[in-house]
Amino acid sequence: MFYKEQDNKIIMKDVKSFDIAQTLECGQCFRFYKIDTNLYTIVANKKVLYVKQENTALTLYPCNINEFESFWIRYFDFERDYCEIKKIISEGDKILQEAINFAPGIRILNQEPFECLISFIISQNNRITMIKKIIENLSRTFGEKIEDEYHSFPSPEKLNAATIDEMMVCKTGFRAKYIKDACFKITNQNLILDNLFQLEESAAREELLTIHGVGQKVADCVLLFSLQKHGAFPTDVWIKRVMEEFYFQGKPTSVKKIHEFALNKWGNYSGFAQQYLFNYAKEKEIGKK
DNA sequence: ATCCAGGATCTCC
DNA sequence: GGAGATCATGGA
Repeated sequence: MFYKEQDNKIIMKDVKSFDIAQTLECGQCFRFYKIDTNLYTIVANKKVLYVKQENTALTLYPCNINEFESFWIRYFDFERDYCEIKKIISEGDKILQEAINFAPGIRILNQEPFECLISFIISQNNRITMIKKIIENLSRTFGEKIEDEYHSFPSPEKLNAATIDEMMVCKTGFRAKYIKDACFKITNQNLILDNLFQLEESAAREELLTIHGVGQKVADCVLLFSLQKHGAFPTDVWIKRVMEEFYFQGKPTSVKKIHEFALNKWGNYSGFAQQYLFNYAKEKEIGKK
């Protein structure tokens, strides 16, 4: 991988194991907009970033070298060797090999913890298109205007000050009270999401589970997609289906058993395996009735 | 119209 | 400690 700054753009060459479309559209994040084939905008870090991809070349703009090195390089997980990870988790596993070949350009993003937490609270019993709409509504209502029609994700304080009814207008539904509790604990009860980064995975999970409306699946998404706890294995309906179909002879299996199996098989790389499998299962509708 | 969605909680046994 | 109903909302 090579990069340089030119005219307030970051030019990257020879970027391995990365596809902007696959990475954004695999269900791990929600604040992106498809402008054209292989041209996307992303809202994060209170900024709008354009990402254009041509094979292994990327152009990120507007962006200077400082913004790139202090935020985006970590956001996209550019410094991690995914060739090595894919090799490790798929060795002797035809299923995972196929899932990886289906979308080899997926990387696990390092999103901002608060936005990630609220996003996956919203995700429960919901569809991805609807999740995106609700997050957009919250950002337009409680975030700050950045440029054009782009808005930043609201701060915990701003969202905490909102009433349940104001959140319901954004179509949060029954999840409004869950969002409220998360914001309250963060704003008033010294729950500091950034501190979870230093904790062990299990300790960080325990903290997240204290929030009313955060269960194991949502907690695991936050751990994996924003806190670099790669042993987390978020198990939703799709992962349950694909795991039962391919690793449990099509038999109904408890989430507990699935977690044990994943941890034993993939250890601290479980989260990566999970994302390739999730994307594969959803796109191919594995096990759907 | 009925079912379901990157689930969590509450109730009941 | 596990099964079942319930929760808003809208698209299929």
